Amino acid sequence: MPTPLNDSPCFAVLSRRETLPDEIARRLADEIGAGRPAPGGRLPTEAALAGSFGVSRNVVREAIARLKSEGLVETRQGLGAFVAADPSPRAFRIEPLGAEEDLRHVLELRLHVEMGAAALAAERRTPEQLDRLRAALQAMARAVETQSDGVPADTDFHHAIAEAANNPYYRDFMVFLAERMRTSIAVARSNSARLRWSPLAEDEHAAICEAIAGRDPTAAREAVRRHLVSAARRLGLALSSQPEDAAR
Amino acid sequence: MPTPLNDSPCFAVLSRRETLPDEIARRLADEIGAGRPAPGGRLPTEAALAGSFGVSRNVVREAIARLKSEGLVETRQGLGAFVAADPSPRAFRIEPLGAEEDLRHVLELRLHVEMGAAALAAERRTPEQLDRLRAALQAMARAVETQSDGVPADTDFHHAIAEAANNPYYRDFMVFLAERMRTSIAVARSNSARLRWSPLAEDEHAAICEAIAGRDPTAAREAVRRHLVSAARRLGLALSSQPEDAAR
DNA sequence: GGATTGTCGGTTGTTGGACAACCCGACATG
DNA sequence: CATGTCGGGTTGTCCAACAACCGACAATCC
Repeated sequence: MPTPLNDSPCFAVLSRRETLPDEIARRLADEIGAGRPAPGGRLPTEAALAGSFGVSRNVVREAIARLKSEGLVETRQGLGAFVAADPSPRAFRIEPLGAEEDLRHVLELRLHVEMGAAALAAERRTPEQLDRLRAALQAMARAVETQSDGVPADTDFHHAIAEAANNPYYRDFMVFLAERMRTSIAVARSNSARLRWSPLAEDEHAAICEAIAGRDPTAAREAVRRHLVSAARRLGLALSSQPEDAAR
Repeated sequence: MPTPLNDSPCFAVLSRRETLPDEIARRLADEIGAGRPAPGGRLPTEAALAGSFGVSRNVVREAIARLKSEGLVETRQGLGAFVAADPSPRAFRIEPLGAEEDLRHVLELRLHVEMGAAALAAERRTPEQLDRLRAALQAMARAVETQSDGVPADTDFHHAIAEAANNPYYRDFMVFLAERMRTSIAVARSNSARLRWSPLAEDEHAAICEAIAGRDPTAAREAVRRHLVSAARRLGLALSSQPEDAAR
């Protein structure tokens, strides 16, 4: 681990200067968001933008390419670059989570999504999907026995739920959220969670599996809720989620 | 409004040839996904890639820039381009929806997300947020009276719910999904939905508002479910969603 | 010897110029 | 009127060069 020269704390580590195409893409996106060139309207030519920004055409091209890949603009060779008819972003981004506040919010979103997925899985699972769920459950049990790493089996369990919901978007979004959180947690407390991998989750997982096996959506929702809330607590995060029947 | 020449329906609109940086970015992403350069490992230099692909360095740079913005690779000047320590995508993408199948799946995801948001809003809304919700409700009523366009007020209503959940990620994702669906629907049946804007939704919206006002998460969930299911039916989409108490 | 500093090769960041591919409108031609 | 041709303008691609930066090694100094 290279120690950043923090010996003399009066010199703050200077953050990487924003790269040129980054800045230009950002400013163009701001303009478009403000509706400056109306949707469908044409942007200035690359040469004009380059001149106006005082940079080379390649830089402008890189910026436009990024906007293009985000679906904000479309270019047609020989004609120009146009603001997309519907300049709504094609992607939902989650930047690396820093504050615990953010982590808690994302976890909350994930909680609800996984609850929904489990309910769908309980309704629509095929026998094969149930088999995969049970296989992941057994793999986790083995991991606890042999003191080995249980994380792969755990993620496989969650993926199996996502798969059993039989909705590709649901599945992709669950995988995305899980992945995004996994990395943030791994960065925050490096591997400490993996060490004290707790067999407490065993019962929670089993309850989810049973509810899905028994085709009981409500029970599946509640089982996932309990599982993720205690998982969060094991990570030191307090999630304010009431059982759904509390209001009755 | 340029009418896309659909006079002769036998000629399908031919899609734009995949651009060079697109293809290279895709192939690089595939390689990385297969773990070819291990996470943290270095990619070949831009010059080498340019030579190997038989293209210019600019094209390779554009491709790498895209991967960089997706969080798959990181570049450091003077050092090279590296596969990100965790090459998980930073963004969840939804391409323009073509098949009705896709639209139904996305709508299902949105249904569950909005149900969760409504439940959260019922628990956590502030008085100001409730005011905004009621204002949107009244705006919709006015729109029905004056036969004017009710869509802006409707989206504002949904945004108000998203805001009242008091979770920025939840809010952003809801807005993203709504926006994404709106465009797809607009493309599919151009503005026909806007014309027969139905005052039937009035009661459904009011029910949601009341549940959130009364701090009843369960009722809020159910009200949103009813609203989105009938909204889908009005669009000709059959959504298989049971009331959550059905299993009891 | 050990620490600091200068130098060098390699890589990305940026620039400028050039040409090809393409679109559109205007014009000529029959 | 239909068609072909041309020219201007724009994006797509290529090339060559320099600047900024990094790592490693040699040179220097104590």
